[in-house]
Amino acid sequence: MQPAKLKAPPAARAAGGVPLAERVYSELKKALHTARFEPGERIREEAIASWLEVSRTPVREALRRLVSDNLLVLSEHGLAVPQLNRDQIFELYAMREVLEGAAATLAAQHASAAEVDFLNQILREEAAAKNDAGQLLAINKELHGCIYRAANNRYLVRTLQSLQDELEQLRGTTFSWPGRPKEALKEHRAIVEAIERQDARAAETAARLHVRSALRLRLLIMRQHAGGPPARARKA
Amino acid sequence: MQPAKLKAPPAARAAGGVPLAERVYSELKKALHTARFEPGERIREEAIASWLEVSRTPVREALRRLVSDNLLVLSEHGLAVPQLNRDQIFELYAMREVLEGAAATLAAQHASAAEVDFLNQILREEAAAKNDAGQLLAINKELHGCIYRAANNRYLVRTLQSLQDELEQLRGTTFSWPGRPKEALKEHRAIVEAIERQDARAAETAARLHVRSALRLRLLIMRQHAGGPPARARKA
DNA sequence: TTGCATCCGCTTGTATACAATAGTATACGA
DNA sequence: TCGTATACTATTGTATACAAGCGGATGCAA
Repeated sequence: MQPAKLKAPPAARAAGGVPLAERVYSELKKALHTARFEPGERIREEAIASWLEVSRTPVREALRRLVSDNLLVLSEHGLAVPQLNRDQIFELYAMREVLEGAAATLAAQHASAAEVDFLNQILREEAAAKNDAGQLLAINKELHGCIYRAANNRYLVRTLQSLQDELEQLRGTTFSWPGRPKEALKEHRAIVEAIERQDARAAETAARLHVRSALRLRLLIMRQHAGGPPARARKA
Repeated sequence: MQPAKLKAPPAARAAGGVPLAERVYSELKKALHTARFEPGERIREEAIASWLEVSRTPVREALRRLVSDNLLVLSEHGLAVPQLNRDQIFELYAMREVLEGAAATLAAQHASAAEVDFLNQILREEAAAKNDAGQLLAINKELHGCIYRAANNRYLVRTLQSLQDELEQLRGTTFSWPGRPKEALKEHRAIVEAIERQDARAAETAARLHVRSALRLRLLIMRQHAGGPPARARKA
């Protein structure tokens, strides 16, 4: 390629301004995390295309992107909705533990006063939400997102967001478990407090514990759902 | 969508068995990390298509994937080759420090005797390679890949690999810097030794130090290349 | 000469047509 | 009845045709 650094050609958009492929991507992501598809279900381009009333082209694009995100998998025959096995869930949470810990550490080092204020504001909202699982879910997302951003590392944010997306495919929210909202609030407070004190070590520990307790509950819920035997021991 | 869990439809492949989009993706990735494109250069679909003698369709697919990987960016007008600024490089290395540390920790906990043997084998090869930058680069990749895999966490592997890919876009290899190969070997040995002793804490520390010294050298090289002023201080 | 309006072309977004492949069903023979 | 071969079908991969938008160029007027 010659270094053809031409001025700046435009980019065509669909009528609404946003490309169809983008819309398809969002729709599919939403459908995926509201469990509109069965785990293991095969995904056919044409089916999606006729569902959303677009051609296969933008659908293909969206599907490929979802594969990149690991929200779809390339199985032996075509695309499919992934079903996370126990090992994957352990690995996912292990990764989250590492990254949430790192985010908390960095946030403790970098967070501005305004960011700390905002975190405390979110905590108050969380306390007010009591046991409304839907609201708590949104608040939780907001809180964690805020910590990620305070860490000032776009790669960290990106990766955590993507882990979150993958985790969201698991059925059932932990917030509807009796006692969990109260426990989570306590853990959140510990993290924010450590960030406020700029105590990086404490922030990391608190964040890691928070992820661990989420995993513990997740496994409990899974055992209930499946009615199977208790989780087998970790390799470590 | 109905749970249409049909048997198993096929998947059409290009003549060679591998889809063109895949080939285009590899070619572009290779071109990108051999600096065939200028940082900031705009990428036009048609240009790539005629270069590789395929239609725009597989090219589009490859380009979108590269955007997902952050190896291309969606600039104001169309796609472009990203130019990492100093902040991004700090963030990239900060992230690597976290993840290499985690990988070393987990490897110290999980690595089998065979894996440790293999790591030592690679170290011997590295020692034998002396100052051959190309060979050292390959061996280095092998060593780190082996540690990642020993950590037994596919998400960790995936993320580290992707960071590596982004880092590879930076011009110049640190191994051609006088004294670096010897230093790197020493650092590698410290990591592997700690993994062998199953000393997770020491492994993490050694891995973090290794990344930090790579960053230090990277900044030095950048300063030389650009002839600019010394790196400005970090926010932290 | 300079400012503005209009037109043209480049590039991307989307739809569709066509090719290729692998599973599946059907038919035929033993 | 069972096995095998052949034709069919479903689905994805690829190419191409068409639409639309923005930048820059061109031309005209002041």
